[in-house]
Amino acid sequence: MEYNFVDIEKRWQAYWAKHKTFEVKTDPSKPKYYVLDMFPYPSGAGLHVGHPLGYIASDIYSRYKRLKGFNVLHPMGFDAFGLPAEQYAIQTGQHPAVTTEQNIARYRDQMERIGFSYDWSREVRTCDPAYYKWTQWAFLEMFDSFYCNICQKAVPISELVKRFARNGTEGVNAACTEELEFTAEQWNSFSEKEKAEILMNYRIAYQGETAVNWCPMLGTVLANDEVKEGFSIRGGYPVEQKKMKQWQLRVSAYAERLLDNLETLEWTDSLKEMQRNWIGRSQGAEMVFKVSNGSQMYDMTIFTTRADTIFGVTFMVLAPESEWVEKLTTEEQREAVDEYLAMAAKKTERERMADTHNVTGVFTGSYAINPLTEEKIPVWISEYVLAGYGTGAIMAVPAHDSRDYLFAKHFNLPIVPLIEGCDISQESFDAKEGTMCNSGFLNGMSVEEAIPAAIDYVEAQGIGQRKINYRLRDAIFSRQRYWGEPFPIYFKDGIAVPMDISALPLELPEVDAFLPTESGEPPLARAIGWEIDGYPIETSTMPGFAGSSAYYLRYMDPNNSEALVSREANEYWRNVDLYIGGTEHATGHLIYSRFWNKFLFDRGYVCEEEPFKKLINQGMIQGRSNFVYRIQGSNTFVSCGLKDQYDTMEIHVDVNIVENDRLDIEAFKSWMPDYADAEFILEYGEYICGWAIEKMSKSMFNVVNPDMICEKYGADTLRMYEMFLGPLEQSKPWDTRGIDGVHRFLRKFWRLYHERDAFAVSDVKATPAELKVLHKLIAKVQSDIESFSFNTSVSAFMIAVNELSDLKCDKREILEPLVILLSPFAPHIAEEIWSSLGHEKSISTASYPEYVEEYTIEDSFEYPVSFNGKLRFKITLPLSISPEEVKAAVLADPMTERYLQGGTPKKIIVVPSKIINVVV
RNA sequence: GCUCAGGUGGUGGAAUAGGUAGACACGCAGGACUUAAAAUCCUGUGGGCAGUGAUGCCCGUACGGGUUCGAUUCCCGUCCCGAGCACCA
Repeated sequence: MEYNFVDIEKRWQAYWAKHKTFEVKTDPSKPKYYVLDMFPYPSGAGLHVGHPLGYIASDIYSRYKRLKGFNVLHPMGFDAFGLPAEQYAIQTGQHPAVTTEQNIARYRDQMERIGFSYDWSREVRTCDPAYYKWTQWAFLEMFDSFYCNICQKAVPISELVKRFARNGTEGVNAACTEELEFTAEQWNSFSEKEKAEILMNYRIAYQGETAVNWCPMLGTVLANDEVKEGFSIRGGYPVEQKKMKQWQLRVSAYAERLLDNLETLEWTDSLKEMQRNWIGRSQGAEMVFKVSNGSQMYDMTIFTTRADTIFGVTFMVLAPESEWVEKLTTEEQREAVDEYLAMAAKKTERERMADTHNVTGVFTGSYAINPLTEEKIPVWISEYVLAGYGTGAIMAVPAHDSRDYLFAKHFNLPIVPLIEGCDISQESFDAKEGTMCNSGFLNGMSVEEAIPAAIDYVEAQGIGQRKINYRLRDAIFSRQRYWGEPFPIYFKDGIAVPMDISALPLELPEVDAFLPTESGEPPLARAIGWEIDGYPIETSTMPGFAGSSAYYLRYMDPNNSEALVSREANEYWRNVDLYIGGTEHATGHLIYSRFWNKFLFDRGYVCEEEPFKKLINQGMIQGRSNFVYRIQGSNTFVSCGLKDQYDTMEIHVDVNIVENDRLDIEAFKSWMPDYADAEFILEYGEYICGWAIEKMSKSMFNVVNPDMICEKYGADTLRMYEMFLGPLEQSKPWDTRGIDGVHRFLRKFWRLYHERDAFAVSDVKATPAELKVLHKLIAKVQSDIESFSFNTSVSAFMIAVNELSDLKCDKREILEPLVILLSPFAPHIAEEIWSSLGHEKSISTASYPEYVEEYTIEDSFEYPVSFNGKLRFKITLPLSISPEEVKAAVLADPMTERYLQGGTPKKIIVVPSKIINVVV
């Protein structure tokens, strides 16, 4: 009986679907385990072999955990809102819901062919109103909350209103956009609109004016993680800075917790490091400088991490967007400043970054007083100071900050060195080391001592205080697009009013086109009747990360119409034990999701503060491209080995018409009309193609489709080969050539259970040699799976099956546990054999075989004996023998006598079960 | 510039609380079976030197040092590739 994988795989996939084999329920009698994949955005191109890598790994782990007796939640869904479907809709007029639906169907079909053990009854789609109802609900909850810095959590805003009515801002310490101060009396006399504006300053989901990344080509704003080097990640269009009123989430309020709780997570160090950098904690002090424009005095606050360098402050610098610019520009300097600001505003983010070496700036005309030296120092404006970080103003210490140094050199400002013996003739001395000088009471201290001493002094003088600053900014939450969640907010006399929660979901309306309106309003402004009680509804929609921030919770209780997740389901499944996905979400989804979850935790809706306990980043699978070489100006192609003899052009060729780098010439001719009458210069009668490792993409003709692999080799082969390719977390190229080895292994495995045409196993007792093979494998595979080293366990299976073949093993006692071991990797063939072995139920209900150590213990060991580090001979000794006895045995061996030539060894080193080293 | 990860045969990769480097697989070469092909099986396969031969010796884990009886593994320096961040005061 041949290994007919096509038939076997189809049959078992149908069986799992029919018997709902992988549906799970909350079951307090069993321990739970939650394995989650990052759900995909269903693009029009379908899956290529790189996509399922992580899904295969998580599936192996899920199936393994089931065999180990866990109640495993392993769901899948679709991140279905997003730009590509909308861009396609703009071009074709096709509704994004339609294309999204088609793409999902294709994805689902492709995934089912690989035999994943998902509980499809729990599938979620972010674009489904029944799902996005809860995205909108969470937004309203955030709108209805503020972050209390004293209790370090989100609290209903009604609490804040009570405080204001009783004591005003007295004693309130809350995360806010702008520090406000008013009395209870004032609060009570404010109008409704004034109160609404004040509360907006505190809400966790709030609307506020801010500099945003505006992408004119996409017609929308983007979050920081959606922009790279001044271009949009989706589409690669230029992005510029623009001040706009936008919905935002006060993620910055959670900076400290997001940072501190990283310690509790089992994520890779590099991923944690990325999040740490993104959050960007820096410890320093805020200091107040007196500034004057000649007619009026102000207190200006700046942030610094180098309070110790205050005696070297020779000027101040403001960001061009700083509100101080207006106050401090004098009449004489007005024109120069306006010119500079206009120039700065015109630049895109990209240009600003490219201009790093060009020092630009302008003098405001105002002066500040250095609070320690009492010196009068000029206040400048420059692009190198960022409005969004710290206070948008800095004290410049040119001797010890390279940017200040360049600025001072360019504009001829004084530079005062503060470290003994430092050389600042060519560049600044930025290192935090050395002994202070020119610094009054700090003289003689090391920098390390001087920093806290300076801050202590400043605090004592009442001109500053310790402060921790974060780089993490609030998330811009509006997109001027159609295909996203609508905001459940309408505007009544200019006041943002939340919709009633019972009225959710607010469904996406139909529009006549998916483009912005003539006046530049988002597409939703086209919708007729987009209003509540005659008041207009918000027209922007939520960004992609909205729907993916809490999806893991919805899987726990996907059909609940009363709550995002019931308390019962949440307390059983709690959070994700193992999350597998790409590293590209390090500073986007994985930050937002943590923030979103912490918010829900604070408000008591979920029982765990962190959503993803353990996280593994699978590597990318790259493509292996093939090339042909056309002789310039002809239609003749020369084989790779001979290409240097001609003037050739390298052309990508479809990898599907190349096998083992040999071109299928007939297929090539019919591949494209241009090549129909191509001529070839062959080597050894064949056309050999060149190759390179590149990203897998259509334009390089190196895309390998998993469906094709399933057809030709089977899903089990695909699954095992993807694991065999190399370590899960590493990027590696796909090369279809190697797949034969895995396929051969599965056929060999099949033959272990079949003799001639029939299934055949014997009930004879297993021999010690056979038991040893099995139990070594149990130990190896188990420890490999636990450490996600799937590639080495595939090798271990190959070795074991080879050994059992050599032993002609046909014993049920060995073969039954063996098929259980293999089932997480190759579930279809395992089910088939399992049922042939006479089992009624799916192999997923079996128990993982117990490892028995006694079967694998060796009774003797072959020690290599080396003299002065050189290996000379081997000596076989029993295992249970003391080091002294080993030494005696070595000395007694005639070979030792030969090497020592009558002398005595200086020492003999015995490393248990490793090697014996004799030093002569 | 800063941070992180990595560099092992023709290829993908094994092996690190320091202990026989190259498991396993691909590819390649040769062989068996076959009318032939496919499939299957067997043998060889890091480099160099010596020998008719079994075999023996030397060199080898990016490069240069160090620690050690012994280093792919630990330490210092250099080079290269990848990823992330980047005027963050």
